[in-house]
Amino acid sequence: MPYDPAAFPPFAVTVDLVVLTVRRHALCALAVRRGEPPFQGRWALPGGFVRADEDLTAAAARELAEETGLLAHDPAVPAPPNAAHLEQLATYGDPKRDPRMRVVSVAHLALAPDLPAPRPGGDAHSVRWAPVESLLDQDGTFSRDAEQAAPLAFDHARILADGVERARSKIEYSSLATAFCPQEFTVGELRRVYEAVWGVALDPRNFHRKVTGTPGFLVPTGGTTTRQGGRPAQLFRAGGATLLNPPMLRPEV
Amino acid sequence: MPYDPAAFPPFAVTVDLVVLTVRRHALCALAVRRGEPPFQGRWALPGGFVRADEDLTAAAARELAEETGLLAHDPAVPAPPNAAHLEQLATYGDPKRDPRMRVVSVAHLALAPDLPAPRPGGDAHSVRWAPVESLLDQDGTFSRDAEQAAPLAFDHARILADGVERARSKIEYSSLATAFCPQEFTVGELRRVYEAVWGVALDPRNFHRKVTGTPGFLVPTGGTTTRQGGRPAQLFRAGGATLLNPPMLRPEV
DNA sequence: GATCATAGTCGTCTTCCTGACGATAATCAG
DNA sequence: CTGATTATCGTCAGGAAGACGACTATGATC
Repeated sequence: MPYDPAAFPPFAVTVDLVVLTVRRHALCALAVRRGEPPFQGRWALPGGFVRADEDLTAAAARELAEETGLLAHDPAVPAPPNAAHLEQLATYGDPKRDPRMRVVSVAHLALAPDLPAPRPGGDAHSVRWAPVESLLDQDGTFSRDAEQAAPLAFDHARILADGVERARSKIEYSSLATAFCPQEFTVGELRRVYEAVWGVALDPRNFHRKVTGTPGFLVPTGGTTTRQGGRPAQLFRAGGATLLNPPMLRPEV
Repeated sequence: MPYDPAAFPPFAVTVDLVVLTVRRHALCALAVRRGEPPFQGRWALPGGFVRADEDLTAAAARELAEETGLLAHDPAVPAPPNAAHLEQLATYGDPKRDPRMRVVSVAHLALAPDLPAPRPGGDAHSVRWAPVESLLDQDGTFSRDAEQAAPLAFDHARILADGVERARSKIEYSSLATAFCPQEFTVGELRRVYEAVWGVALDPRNFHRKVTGTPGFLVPTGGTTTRQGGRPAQLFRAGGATLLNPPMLRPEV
């Protein structure tokens, strides 16, 4: 297939981020308010152009740091305090997805522990954590928030839905749920992550048996905490294992 | 983050295809020989530029049809005779991956039944099915074929490896293995697909129990065949189910 | 300080699924 | 007819998960 290498159609390439965290028992995503057309005033996923000499992953990590102060986490090294899991999600390139020009967006998925507050790269009104149901809900059924009723800009609702689905399925067969937890956490805290991401209630006893019985998933630190109330709970760190075999079973609805 | 919409760096966007099939008990991928620099004479994955007003999936389907005559299969409708499964794999955008210019490649994965022969869009010397081990093998250990010893062009070895890994894991928890089979197939033929993709031997009795006992996986057509020799085997079509629950377990190692 | 609510942790029992493997059935090649 | 080959059914033991009872160790409240 002969071609003229100089005759390719030019595209803009962006990265968009689905940044998920668990706050107050709810799965939340980072959203930014658009300050300019198109979709001015609407909420969108954070993102931006890939620079001329920048790798896709590097661009996603840069955007993540700019929006949240989080560092992308290289799975090979022990997690630094402010680390988030970052992975490529999918690429969206419908010719009409951006009315201005032809834009191909390489979406990335980031999973972060609960942060004190979104560190505003700009003003605090333009960045927020929002429960994913309210962002995906087109009718405002879940949202009393008038300015939230509008759907996300561009095709970001679809991207967010894909990211949430990826996270939901990936915590089944990997230890990725620990990415939502602080460095040290209890079995109960990890269980509340699963419950929030899946939107189900899990039996605390069976969950405890499962996670403590899976080799390499959790390593005890020796400490205990009562920050959740009740009897003191053991503290754990994420073990080296990344794949859960057999997987954690998601209850069928 | 204000920006000038006209000031984005221009990228070339391509689609590359990992087309897999099972031939003679081996997992094979479609490879094309490059006719021009860079990597002239080396084998590469089929692919090409995305057109100015073309969706990514449409571009992948077009390339697939050009190289193989296969149609991309919409899972919503019953499979036409010449259908292949097509899905997005991942996107590769290292700034140095193409020495000529900045190219972002959206790789797709296609799974096809065994075809009579690669329909040459060009001459037969430039397209072929090759066992994935020989394509991924950098040292020529598996390949006596001198012209095969060179690794794949660009980062295509990495892309192929990712595609193979996706296929290997996806047939665990989905009914996708049927995409490697003709419209009607026997349990034994399906088992040989699993064995070829995973590179393991499976117990025929347990496999038979598993696949026939999973609702929606297989529907009997009523016919039988002896094309594999031995006792006549029932013919099946792929059922509507896409997710296997519980999954097919891949033997460790 | 006793009581209670709250969370964590350990056990038991039943059910289901899998892996290992014996046995039988139906074809084809000689 | 005999043996090779593939398909299919059955049995049994071991492991994992769901359901749930019981007990433990805190802080909060009276």
